[in-house]
This record gives sequence, structure tokens and C-alpha cells, in this order.
Amino acid sequence: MYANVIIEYPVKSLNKMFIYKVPEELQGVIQVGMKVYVPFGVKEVFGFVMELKDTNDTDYELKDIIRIDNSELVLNKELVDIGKYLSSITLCNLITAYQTMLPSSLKIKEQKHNYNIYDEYVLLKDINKANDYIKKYPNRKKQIEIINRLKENKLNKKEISSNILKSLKEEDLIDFEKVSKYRINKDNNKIVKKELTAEQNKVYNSVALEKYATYLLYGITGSGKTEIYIKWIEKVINAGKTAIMLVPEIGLTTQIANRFYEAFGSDVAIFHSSLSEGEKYDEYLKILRGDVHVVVGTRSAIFVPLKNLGIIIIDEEDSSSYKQDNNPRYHARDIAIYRGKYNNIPVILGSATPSLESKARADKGVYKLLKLTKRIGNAQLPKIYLVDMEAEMKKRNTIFSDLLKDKIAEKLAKQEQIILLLNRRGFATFITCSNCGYTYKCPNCDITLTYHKTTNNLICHYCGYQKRRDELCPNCHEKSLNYYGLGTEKLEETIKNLFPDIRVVRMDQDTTRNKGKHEEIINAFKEHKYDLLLGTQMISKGLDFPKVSLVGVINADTTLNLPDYRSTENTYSLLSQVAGRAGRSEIPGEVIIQTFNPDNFCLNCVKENNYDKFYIQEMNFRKNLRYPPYYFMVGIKIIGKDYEKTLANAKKAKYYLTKNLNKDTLVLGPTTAAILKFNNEYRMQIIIKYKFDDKLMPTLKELDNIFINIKDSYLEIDFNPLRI
DNA sequence: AGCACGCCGACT
DNA sequence: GTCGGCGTGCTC
Repeated sequence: MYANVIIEYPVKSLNKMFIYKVPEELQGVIQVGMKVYVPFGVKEVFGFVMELKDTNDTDYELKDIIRIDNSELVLNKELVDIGKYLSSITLCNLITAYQTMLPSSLKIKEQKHNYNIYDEYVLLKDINKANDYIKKYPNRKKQIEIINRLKENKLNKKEISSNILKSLKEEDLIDFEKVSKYRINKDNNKIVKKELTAEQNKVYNSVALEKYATYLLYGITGSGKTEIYIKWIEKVINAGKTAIMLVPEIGLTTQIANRFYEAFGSDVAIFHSSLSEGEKYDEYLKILRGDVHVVVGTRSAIFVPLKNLGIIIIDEEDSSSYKQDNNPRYHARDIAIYRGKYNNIPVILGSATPSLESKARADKGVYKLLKLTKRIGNAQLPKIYLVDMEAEMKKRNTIFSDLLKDKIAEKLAKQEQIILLLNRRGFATFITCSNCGYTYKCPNCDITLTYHKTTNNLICHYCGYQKRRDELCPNCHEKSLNYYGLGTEKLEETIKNLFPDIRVVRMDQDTTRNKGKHEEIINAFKEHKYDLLLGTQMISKGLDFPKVSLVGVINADTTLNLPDYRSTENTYSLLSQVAGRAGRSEIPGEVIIQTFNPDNFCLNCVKENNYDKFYIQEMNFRKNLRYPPYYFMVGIKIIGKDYEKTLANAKKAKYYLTKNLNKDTLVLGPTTAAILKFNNEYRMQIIIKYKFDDKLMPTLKELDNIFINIKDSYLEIDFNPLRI
């Protein structure tokens, strides 16, 4: 018997099958998808079995597989196929695909750490022997008490004092038993069921659970999408099947996960980045062992090895967090649809602000459209005001307009809560010398440094470079450094000066770095320990605070003016989502959006809460400029340490592409990437736009191969990039 | 990737 | 004479 094995090194030149002999003792045990240890050159490496066969059709002298590495981990047939699919759509190495699909504790690494944790139990070895002991030492009251309890039941080792354990062990009366346990345990006591409204019920009933289709559930903020998800999953579980539920970010994961624990108790496993390695390992084992039917998690949870899948749900499907922003650059939606077809089950994409491509597909009938138009209960959509900041500047209101100040005071007086959005962290976003004009820039990237007052550091938000703040300008040595640009830290300081008694909590990357911080802030705000929550876009989605009656957007233009074809769509989505945090219960909500572009089309659509109007206009723009969803795009970056060589290589790539792709495919560039210099490397960019091109994949594969032999630059290919 | 092999320069 | 620089090629 022979095995095709892919080995652990994620290198293009090793991205192929290596054939090994399966030794006698492994035949019958070995399966496709198993992790194996094999000789490779003079070394020994790990790999995955991709294929088993009876004949060797080569004339290589084959080596034996050494051993199977971890027999509890087997990539099942579906996962093996998903890996192939993943590598085919992103052009990543096959091994990279499987490494991406596994939690890091199960990825291939030399260092082996045992992630299993155990409860240790004590049990009686022999009843007769124990009885003899009792007769022999009637005075040993403590020991006898323990023996009698052990006759009834095994006991946790922790319950018994160590000297008693020791004496019983010396008499050879007891045995120990290790039972593996999970770090996260939820009880099944408080299963909460909720009734659906008529509108929710209609949506619930329009999904056929026993066949593949992708549905776009377009439901306004607060319309109760989560409850429908739960009902679908309930039905799927009752049919003996399983479900995957994807959520965007950590902030949302805990809130939704809690609702899922309420609904399904211990039948849920969760996956998100702030779990510890051990926790992730445990949750993965629960799935492998078939102990759970539901998985709630972020992007990579789309790869979990649930057997007998019955439904896949992606909540807030337009969130950019579903696209991985390093290799392999996959979109969870594509994997979900692949698995939907594979298992012949429905895929649900839910959002209050669907991505244009999903909405367009729904309009074309590729997806089935489901709509929720009403908020749950008596809640109304909030009233939205646009405030012209140019007029406010004349009144010397640089950060807060009069209206926003008045409304904050009003809500504070009524003991209601407020959310402020500012999509920039730090204190000042750039530092310039007023004497010589020097501006701080990251030495590795082409980006201004942001001043963080809490740590007194200047930080590059791209690569993380940090330096201490200077008193004098490093260029002219004058004491004339000025701090410009508003960040969340400064906003917090300003609001505290304006309203001295206000209780403010800030939520951004800097205040949520530690585990559990996120949840802590959310819970504290929910319990009204704070009057005002301010933060970056991480506060914009999914959060549900009944007492919030005012949402303020400090500067809507920060995201609107980004040089990216999606910036309008992203702004619409961000602002509607954050507006949706207001007025989710009986208290009516108000939203104030401050901007220098009060006539902007996108902002006015947000104000009118008119997604359809926005959609039509934006689609028109995309059509005219040949952007997605009318055209498909591929972003190619050519990256290298030397600017001239990188540019030359980029030109070569462009030439190769134009020569080999279909004539009506557009190849644009090379231009400098949005951030030319990043981590001391220069980045050139080529953009491909096409409607249909059968030569695309083979050409890109070949280009990728050509670049293996070009030493001074490398390629990054991004299919359907979210940012260009 | 990681290692061996191999063919040229300056040293105990 | 040898040690070691890294360029090239191979791994079932």
C-alpha cells in the first residue's frame, strides 16, 4: 500500500505529493486525512495523507511512513475537499490550506504540548480488601469514612486530603482514573425559548432545510434576526443535524454566544480569537467527538469538522472580518457556499446592510431574498440628524456641535445612555513641528505616527512600531511640536472636561487588549455603570443596549474620504449599524452625524434610512467605473526591498498578464500600493478587472510560478479584494 | 524550508 | 594545505 503525502513546509516548490510506502503495521489503520511523520531527505517531517493506493506508478525508491502522529485528528473527507477547494481559489499551497483550517494547537509544529486537561478520580480497587482493612484498623475513622464513600461512588481526587490518599495508596486499596474534561462548560438548566412575531415566522418558514440554496436575509437593525437563526438551528438539531453560526468580531461573539448558550446549553461550542489555545483545543475536540451540534464562531469557524451539517448562517455578512487579510485570502462566505452545496443544505447570509455583491446576487435570483422590515416590539428606528461642521467651526465648535452637546446634556438628565463613534484611536493622529515642518513618520512604513497619551508613545498603526514622545523636535531641536488630529483618547478627555460628572468608558483596540476586557466593558455599560460609551467601529455592530437613546458620530468624513472604491459602502454600513444601536426598546432613539459634507449622497441615505436608494446609486457608480459587483477584481501586489527592482518586476508581471489574459480583461497598473512602503518593503500593485476569463486561473498560477525564480520580489494575489 | 554538496578566498 | 563563505539543487 502507498500513500500520497503533502509535507509541512509551506513552500511553492514543495507544493506537491510525495509518495511513501505504508508499512505493514499501519495498513488498515491509516486513513486519508491523517497526520503522519515521514522521512524527508535527511530529515523527518510531518505531513497529511492525501491519498491511499495499491500501486506505485513511479520508479522512485520509496521510503516508509514512520508513524501516525495524532490519531484523534483526522481530516474527514469533507475537510480534505475543502482544503483542495481553498487552495484552488486562493492559489495557496495545499498544506497552507489545511494549516489554516486547524486551530493552532493542532497545526503541524515540532514542539508538542499536551492540551488535554483532566479531572483525577479515586476509585476502590477491591471491595473485599477494603473491608479487611476496615476490620483491621477500626480506629482509622477518616480513612474508613472515605472508603465507605468510595464504595458508593468514585471521588474527585481534590476532595480527599493528601495524607489519607497516601495511606490508602500504600495499602494498595485505591486506583486513580483520569477523565479528560473541557475548560468551558455550560449547563442545560435555563433553556430560554422565545416566540417569533408574524413577520419573523414568515421568514422562518420560507427556508427549506433539506436542500441547498443561499438566502440573503435583509433585516433592519433590531428586527430580531438572531431569534430566527435559533429557530432554524433548533429544527436542524431535531432532525439530528448540526449547524455553524458565524459572527463578525469578538465583541459580538460573546453576546451572541450567550444567547446561544441560553437556547442550546452545552450543545454549543464557541470559537473566537480571544479564547486561549487550550480552550480552542477543547472546543475543537467537542466537535470532533460529536459532543456538540452547534458551533458559534468567527471567520475560521467555517472550517469546523461538524458531521452531518444542516445549516450554515453568516450574521452581518457584509463585515470585512469574514475576509482573511493575509494568506490565504479567503472569504468565509465562499467556503460556506461550498459546504452548503457539498452537504445540500441552506446557507443564510444575514445583514441590515447587505454587501452590494450579495444584494446584487439576490436581485438576480442567485440568492433568495428574505426581508424583515419591522423592529421587534414597539421599538422605532431612530431619528437621524446631519450636522454641518463647517458652520460649527465658525462657532469654534471643533469637536462637538451645539446640537450634540445639548442632546448629551438632555440624555444625561434623563438618565439615558449615549454612544459616541470616532473611527480613530490614539490621542493625536499626527505630530508636526511648527518651526521646521517636520512630521513624524514610521521608519518602516509610509505612515504618520499616532500619539497615545496613556502610554506616552508614538505608534504606527500599521506595523506596531513605537517610540517615546520627544520634548523637542528631532529635526530642528526647537520646543515646537504640535499635536493634530482627533483620536478616541482625546475625545474621552474632551468629553470629561465638558461634562465633569459624566461616567465615560472607552472601547478601542487599546482598552480591549487583555482577555475578557471587551465583555467587561460591554457588561458594565449594560448595567449602566457608565453614561457614555465611546469607541472605534468595534462598538458599531450587534450590541444591544436598551437604554441607549443617543448615538453621536463625531466625524463621518474619516471613513468616507478613504481612497478606496468601497469607502462609500463601508461608510453607509458603519453609520447605519451604529445608528441602529439607538432606540432598541421603548425609549425612542436619536442619532447625530457630524460631517463637513452634509449634502453627501451616502450620508443622506443613512439619514433617510434608505438602503435601497443608496444601493441603486452606488451600483450605478460601480457599473460606470467597472467595479464589483459588475466586474470581478484581482489585486496583485509585487513586493520587494528594492524600489527599482520591484517596479521592474511589476512591469514584467503586467506584460505577462496582458499578453496571456483575454483581450477584454482589464489589467491596470502597476501603480504604487495605497501604502507604498510597509515593514521596509516597497509594494507595487496591479489590478485585474474581468467579467469572464477562462485564462485567468492558469495565467495567475503560471505567474506565481515565474515569481518563484525571481529572488528580489515576491507576489501576493488577492481575489476579490475588499480594499485596494 | 532545510540540508548537503561544491567550488573559491584568507587563515590557525 | 584547511575552514567556511553562500550559490545550487534535491527532497518520495
